[in-house]
Amino acid sequence: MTTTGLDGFALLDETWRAVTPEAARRMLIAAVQAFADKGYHATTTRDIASLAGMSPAAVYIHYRSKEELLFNISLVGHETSLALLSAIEGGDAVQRLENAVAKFAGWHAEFHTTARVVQYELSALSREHHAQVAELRRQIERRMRAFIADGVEEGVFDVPDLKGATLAVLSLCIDVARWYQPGGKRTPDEIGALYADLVLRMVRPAS
Amino acid sequence: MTTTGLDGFALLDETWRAVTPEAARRMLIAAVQAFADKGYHATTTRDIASLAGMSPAAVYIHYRSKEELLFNISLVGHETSLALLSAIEGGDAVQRLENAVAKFAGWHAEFHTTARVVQYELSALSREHHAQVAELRRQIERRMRAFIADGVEEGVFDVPDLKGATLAVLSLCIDVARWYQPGGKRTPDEIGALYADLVLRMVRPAS
DNA sequence: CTCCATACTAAGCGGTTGCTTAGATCTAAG
DNA sequence: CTTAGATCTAAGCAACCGCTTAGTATGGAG
Repeated sequence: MTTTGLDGFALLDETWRAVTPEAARRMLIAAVQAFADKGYHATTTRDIASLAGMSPAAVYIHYRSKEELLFNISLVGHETSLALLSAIEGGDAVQRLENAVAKFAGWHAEFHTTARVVQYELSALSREHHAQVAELRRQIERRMRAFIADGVEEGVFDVPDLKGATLAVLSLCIDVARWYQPGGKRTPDEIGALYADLVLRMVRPAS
Repeated sequence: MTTTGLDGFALLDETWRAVTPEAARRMLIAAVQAFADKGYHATTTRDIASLAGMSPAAVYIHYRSKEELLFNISLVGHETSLALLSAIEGGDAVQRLENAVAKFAGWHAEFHTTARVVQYELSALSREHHAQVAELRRQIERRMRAFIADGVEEGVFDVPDLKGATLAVLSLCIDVARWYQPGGKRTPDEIGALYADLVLRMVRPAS
């Protein structure tokens, strides 16, 4: 999961590899960095353009508006984190939940730049774009709830309030994007492991 | 804790009761609502003034700048939530942690409008103001860590990573401000109770 | 009554915003 | 070489930003 030895830009480039042409990708990466750093509304199209090394007008060659840049980031970001959960299979319910929390929390640390935009700029999206992203968020919630429900059915988890526990687990992982700092003491993998342990403690039976 | 039967404005009014004169308080409350709703940078001083029922220039009678409005909100918000934790005493370590999580999470639900500004607009503060608020945040972290450490010393909690657990508990409570909606299924008190239960499960010994 | 501090508004200033236009430059096909 | 299409820049537009200025209303002290 963790791609050590790569700087922030290389990590972002990894996420947005599929975006072409290259200038459009550079623009997206610049937008992610700027939005994550100062917030969507505090970022100007001139900020983005100059970060991408181009003129302000070049933004509008590849994107209809500043909001469309945000939508692209939000969409790909949600799809990526959903794919992470969807890829988890095999093992028992304990291993699957452990895996899910470790990957999901780890992603919010390693790709905290993207994750911050994804999680904290939802309200800046247009009505239609927001609805599209909201559907992805419901799918993410459904996946995580299923991982917990599986263990309850198997009798290895004790969870009095399934929806409440799902909410708390997702919330815990998502909030990593808020406080995580690359220079900190914990690596994304360590955060994933810590959180997986804490969540398993939360759902384990009493004795 | 929960003050049922009061609308959003009355709740805000309760928090900012000490601010005088009345026009300055109305301005602060308008700012909290606008900042929470659209974010600091997307809110204009004209928005705030018109929400308070006054002219744009009236803002500057009572506050030096838009940032000073934010600082006032952030400072009082942090002081309020710190006071919540500081007021907890008596009982055993289990009860104190249960109480602390219930109150702290509950506050982030009930006063989610204020809490959102407090938690998500830190980067909009000036250097000096940010430093002042950061000190309060360190005190909050210290308080919560002490509640957990007490139980470890008494032998009623099993926590392999004290700092990691503290981080997770605070993070869990704080993130309530992001997802909480007044019309939702759970009341602030119910969220507090749910979260207190989940946290106690997280720190209980394996037995 | 006068005097004066306080609280407010109408108008607007300089600067910045998202975005557009007109035109330059490049590449590749005919 | 010519042409067409795509990609970029320089310049700038209308709207809006945080904040200021000049002036008005109010109410209490002397």
